[in-house]
Amino acid sequence: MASISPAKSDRPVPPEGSQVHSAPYLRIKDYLKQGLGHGQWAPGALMPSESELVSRFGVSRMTVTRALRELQAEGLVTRAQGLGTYAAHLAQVSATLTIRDLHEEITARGHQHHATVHLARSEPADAAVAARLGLEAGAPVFHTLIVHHENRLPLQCEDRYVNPACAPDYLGVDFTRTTPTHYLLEVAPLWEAQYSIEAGVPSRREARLLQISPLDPCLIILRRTVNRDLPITCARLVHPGSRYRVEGQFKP
Amino acid sequence: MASISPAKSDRPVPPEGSQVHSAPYLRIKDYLKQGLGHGQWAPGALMPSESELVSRFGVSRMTVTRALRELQAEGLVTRAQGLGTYAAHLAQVSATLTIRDLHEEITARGHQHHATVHLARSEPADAAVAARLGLEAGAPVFHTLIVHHENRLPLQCEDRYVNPACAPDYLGVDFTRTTPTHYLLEVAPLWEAQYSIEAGVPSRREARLLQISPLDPCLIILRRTVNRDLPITCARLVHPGSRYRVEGQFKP
DNA sequence: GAAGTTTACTTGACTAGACAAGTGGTGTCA
DNA sequence: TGACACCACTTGTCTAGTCAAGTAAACTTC
Repeated sequence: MASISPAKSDRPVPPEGSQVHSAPYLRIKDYLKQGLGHGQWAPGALMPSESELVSRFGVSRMTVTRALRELQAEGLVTRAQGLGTYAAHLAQVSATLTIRDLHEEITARGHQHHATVHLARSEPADAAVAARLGLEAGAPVFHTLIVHHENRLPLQCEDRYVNPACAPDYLGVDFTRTTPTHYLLEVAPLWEAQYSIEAGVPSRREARLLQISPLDPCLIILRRTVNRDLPITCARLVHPGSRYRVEGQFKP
Repeated sequence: MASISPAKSDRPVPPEGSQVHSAPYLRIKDYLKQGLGHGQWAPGALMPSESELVSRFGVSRMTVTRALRELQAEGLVTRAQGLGTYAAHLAQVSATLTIRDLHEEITARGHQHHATVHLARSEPADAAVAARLGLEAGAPVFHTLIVHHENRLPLQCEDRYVNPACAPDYLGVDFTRTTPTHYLLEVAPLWEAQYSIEAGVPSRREARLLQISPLDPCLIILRRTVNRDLPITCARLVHPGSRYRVEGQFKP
């Protein structure tokens, strides 16, 4: 009762034989994850309460809370005040795919990236572009058309419109050195993006720039980026189907 | 110094005029998020230390720590022991795309889903399939070929191989009622998946089942699912490019 | 000047409590 | 029987401290 330093009396003694070195909150997470993996708690089943885990692991409640909160953030459990912690229905978990900046992706493979700029100008927005950028038809927008190469082979045709209000100096950037994505991230740091990935055929100009036939299937990514309700840019990224794929992994 | 109830003395007094109702850790997160959005801290810049935030918001350090840890989990900041908290380089942030279970996706649109089973049998694995499932060539594997329809229009051709050790009753499932994904989630609850999305043309059989031309571009998803180092299933999902797209959004 | 030591500051992890609020069962009273 | 109060249990959030470990700059010593 008189001890001022509460943590020192029993900490140096390793409790039992498993995972002595890792932090207690990680041991608790591992324990629960293993139980979920082995089917100890079926989806929807009630899992141990915080106080049960406190007494089982001999830690304070904050430590147990942290482990459970992280499992909740990872989507493995759901929690409800007054009820308890339940094993999540994993069927509702949606898988995630990662899309990286193309320049990084190519250099990470140890290959050489270079870009050719085929268009970089200000032009009046037509109706479709104006609607997607939240401008009026005829208002000036920046328009770039850039082809990205990996080891001299065309890999992506990037047709992009940019809202001048968000990046007034956009046309002054040397896009053979910086990708538009990278520059826009510096100018407008925090954004949301909507993606759509589909298969289709390239336009005639895109086919010519990518050195493929107009009948070759292409992976087409449409991306629209918004910064606090202000649209920044919309882009159409066309990749030859034979040379590019999007890869990712999902880890619950 | 003599107070036993430390939290009660000043809590009921709302501190200042903004967001009085929300929890302190959320107010701190909002403050930092807004600063990041407004460019107050450029990518890589040093952000306020925990003790600075403690004195600025008048809360305890655990509260500040929680806010910062969640921002770190969201990828908005990076933290280093001994150094401090830094605004993240968002160029390194990878966007995430969600892929949902097809049955859910269709019914969520209010449309009707039905599936036709064209193949469901056990067969000896050829070399390629055996390698992907971690089996020996010639070992028996389950093979299903299912076409999923949205409002009677073929939307996906699902060619799937399943490791019998993981789901011995797989062939007994009625796949006109349950999707393989949904069933496998119940049998093997915790897994990792690797995805690859590409554009290509269908095989002749796939074109016939999807009622499209063999030259029509298709969105092809290859998926391999692993449960604790034990491969469960690998699937090839072929979608007509004109009828299907993968959508998602990225929100930092 | 080079090498080691000290010190200040940072994050990482934890403790032992506290109060609030939501849920569901039990007991009481009209 | 029905309405209501009460209680046990759960998660949600917070406090005020602790020790540990990593970094970098200042300081001391040779």
